[in-house]
Formats: sequence, structure tokens, C-alpha cells
Amino acid sequence: MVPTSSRETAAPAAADGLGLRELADALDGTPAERGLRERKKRARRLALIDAAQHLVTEHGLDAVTVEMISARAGVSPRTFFNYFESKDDAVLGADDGGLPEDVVGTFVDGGPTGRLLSDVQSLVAALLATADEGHDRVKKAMDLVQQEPRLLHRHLAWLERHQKQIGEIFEARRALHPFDTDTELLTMLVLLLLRTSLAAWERAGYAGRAADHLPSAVAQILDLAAGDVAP
Amino acid sequence: MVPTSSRETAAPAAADGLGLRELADALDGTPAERGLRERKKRARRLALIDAAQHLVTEHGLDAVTVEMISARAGVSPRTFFNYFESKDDAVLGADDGGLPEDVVGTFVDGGPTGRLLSDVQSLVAALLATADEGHDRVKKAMDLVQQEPRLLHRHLAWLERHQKQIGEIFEARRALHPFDTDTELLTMLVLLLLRTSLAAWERAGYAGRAADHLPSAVAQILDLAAGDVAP
DNA sequence: TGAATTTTTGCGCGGGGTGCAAGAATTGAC
DNA sequence: GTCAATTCTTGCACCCCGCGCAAAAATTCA
Repeated sequence: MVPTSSRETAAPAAADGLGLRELADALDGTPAERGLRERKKRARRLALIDAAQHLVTEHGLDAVTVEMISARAGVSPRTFFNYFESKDDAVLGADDGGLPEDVVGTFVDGGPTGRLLSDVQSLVAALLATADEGHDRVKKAMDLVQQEPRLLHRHLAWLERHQKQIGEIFEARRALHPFDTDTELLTMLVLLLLRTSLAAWERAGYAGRAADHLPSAVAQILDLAAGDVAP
Repeated sequence: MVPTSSRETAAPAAADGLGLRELADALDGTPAERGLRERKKRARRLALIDAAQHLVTEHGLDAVTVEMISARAGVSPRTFFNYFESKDDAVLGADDGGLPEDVVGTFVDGGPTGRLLSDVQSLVAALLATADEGHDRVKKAMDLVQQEPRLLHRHLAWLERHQKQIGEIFEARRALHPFDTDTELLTMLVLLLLRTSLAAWERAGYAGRAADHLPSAVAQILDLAAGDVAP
């Protein structure tokens, strides 16, 4: 449940020179985990995601069973459900991550720009930043969503999970810096910006970072509005 | 699969005076169906929706099984799946309906206003109009979505089903009257407007028609944009 | 090394959803 | 009204998802 922030990956990680380092890398590629248990857990999780993504790209979502995935990952089917709530979650490697506290704080305090749309943009940018950490797994997940539209609803599942948090963030800001926009609408706006940015990122062949495509999405909304009020 | 347009309901339907009329009304409330078969089918469908909605409001979504629903509706569990693809569809009474051809035609031809946002608004209004036809069933569905957020993803499921059609509509218009906005973004915008309007309608206690709350949603977007470009 | 804790795994079960073929009901022709 | 064609329902068998439970295996800590 705790957001397994993959910050460690990019961190300096000065050599805590143990012979276990090699094992850790062999298992996973992610160094500097606290213990054998944690490393194995992480390794299994990634193995399951990889297995799921491989199998689905090859045979299609419906032809792949949890049994196949767990077999390919070398664990029992029952164990699969210790790691994921559903097959779809494994395919997408649902990492969550949540919003960083500092970003939330700034937003609630009426920042960073003081303009609501732009500040929502900063929230979405923070969300998209987690996509960049996810290496190829996120990209593969994107491709799979494209290939299997049925997976699209997981975006909403994600929203549902964070709906409350996001709603509270908006309410907190509203209390300090009143605005008229419905919380409902803003929540959907977050989803819209996420989807649009990720789609554009995908169309660009995953060049650069996902958040690079956010400004364009926002600009399109501004254009849309400008074109409507003053044709 | 064919959208069971509820146009017949409003149609003049000159009396094809059979004694069966009473039976039809007893079964359903909707007069003037073509044959016994069609009427029974409609009656069963509505019975299943009512059963599902009743049971779910009473016991919660997860405590209700397809078996219960079909038992309450007086059909076999197997028959349930002749009418709905999933339990959720029955609960929401997924009626679809699709977009009326004339509305689509006008939109593709660059109408009705020539301003993209406003014209998207007309599409959403047409979609919302079908919600008004649905009497209480739609309202109940809305309440249930509120009560069981897990049902929310059916909005997206709906989108998935029509994504292609909607995308094509946008592309068709783009061919005649070029614009820059991503099809992706517009599709999500439709969803955003739908959700926001329905939510507002619900907050208003279902007073008036769902589409009445659409302009406010659009206005909020315009405000958002205006506040961002010129604080 | 041995006890405590965590995790995996096998087992069983309820429920969703589908293909199939038999049988019941509706329809249309006569 | 009767009978054949069509359509629909239903029971049956089946696979898969997802979870609770308890035994067994692995890891941690002393």
C-alpha cells in the first residue's frame, strides 16, 4: 500500500559494498534494498509485470490467464493475488505513487502560479513524472492500453482510488483561495490532461518525457475556449 | 446490438387495436410494440433492470448476484446474459442509444455554431437527451453510481464503445473544417461534460432536464481558461 | 542455531461469464 | 386451427477470477 517510490533508482546510492549487490541486481536491477525479503518481493513483482505484459502483447488480454502469468514468473497462482488485485493491474504495472507532498502543499496554498488551470497543470505534471521513472514498463503499459481498450478503465480505477485525495486537495485550496469551478469538473480535467499527454507522448514515440506534452494539452484547451468566446 | 431507440415510445402509434394492448401495458407500460415477442423482451429487460437496481440499493453491489437478479425478474440466470453483458450493465440499465444522425450531420458540417466548443456541447446535449427519456431508471442509475463508485467505470465503458464513432465524427468534421485540437482530447472532453452535467443534475435533485446543466459546465471551462490567460 | 515473523502455496469455494444443444414459445403460411 | 420455421429460454458444463484459510517454507532476529 505504501507508495513504493522508485526514487532509489535515481538516487546516488553510495556503495554500501556488500556481496549481495550482485544478487540484487541479478534479481531485479534495482540496487540498495533493505533486505533479502524486500528485494525478492520487488523482483517478483517486476517478474509478474513483465510476464503479464509479454504474454498479453503476444496472445492478447483475454487469452492470457493468471495461471499463465504466474507460471511464467515462477510463482503460484495464489501468490499472484498477493501482489495484484486483478490481472489488469499486473498488466499495467499499476504503481500508483500518489502525489508528492510538496506539490500538493504548493497547490493548496494557491501556487505555483495562482491561476487555477496552470496550477492544475502542475499537479498533472507531478503525476506524469512518476511515469518517467517507470522506464519501459509504463511505455509498454501505454501500448497495451492502445492495443486493448478494455484496459482503459484502469485509468478511471486509478482516479477512483485518488478521487478522494484529489477532491480534498481542491477543497483545501478552495477554502484558502475561493474559485467557482466544480470539484467534479476539475477531477475529470486531471484525467483529461493525463490521458491527452500520455497519448501525445505515445504518438511521439516516447521521445523525451511525458510531461513535455502537457503544455500542448493545456494550450489546446485555451485555444478551444478562445475560439468559442471570440470567433 | 442495434440501438433500441426508444423513439417508438413517443411515436403517434395509431391504434392497431388488439386485445393484446392491455397485456402489453401490464407487462411493461410501453404500448405499441410490434409483436408479443418484442414486448416480452422489453418487459423482461426492464424487469431485470428494476430487479438489479432494487437489490443493489438494498444490499449493495457486491452482495447481489446475477442469480438473485434473475430470480427476482423471473428468468433463469442464463437468460440474464442474453440481455446484458455484465451485472453492472443491468444495474445501470445501459441503454446506449447512440447519437442521432441529424445531430451528427450538423456537427460534421461545422455546425451548429461553427465554434468547436459550442458544437461539442451540442453533441453532449444530444447524449444527455437520452437520459431524460429514461425516466427514473437513469436517475436511479446515477444514485447508484454515487453509492457504488465501482460502477463509475461504466461511463468509460460507454466511451470505449462509442470512442470509434465519436472519433470518426471529429475526424469527419476536421476534414471539412480543420481544427487543431486532438481527437483524444475532444473525446475526453465529451466525457468530462457528460459527467459534470450529470453530477450537477443529481445535485439539483433531478429538477428539470439533465441538459440544463450543460451550459454551466461549459461556462466553467471558459472561466478556467479566461482566468488563466488574463489573471 | 532456534524461535518469531513474514510470505508462499495448496485447497476449496462462490461467483461471473460463455458455448452448446435441447426444448418451449412466437410467428407466418396454409 | 395446424404445422413448420424461427426465435428465445433454459439447463448443463465449463473456465476463469478472486479470496479466506491454514499448513509449510523462507527470512529475520536474538
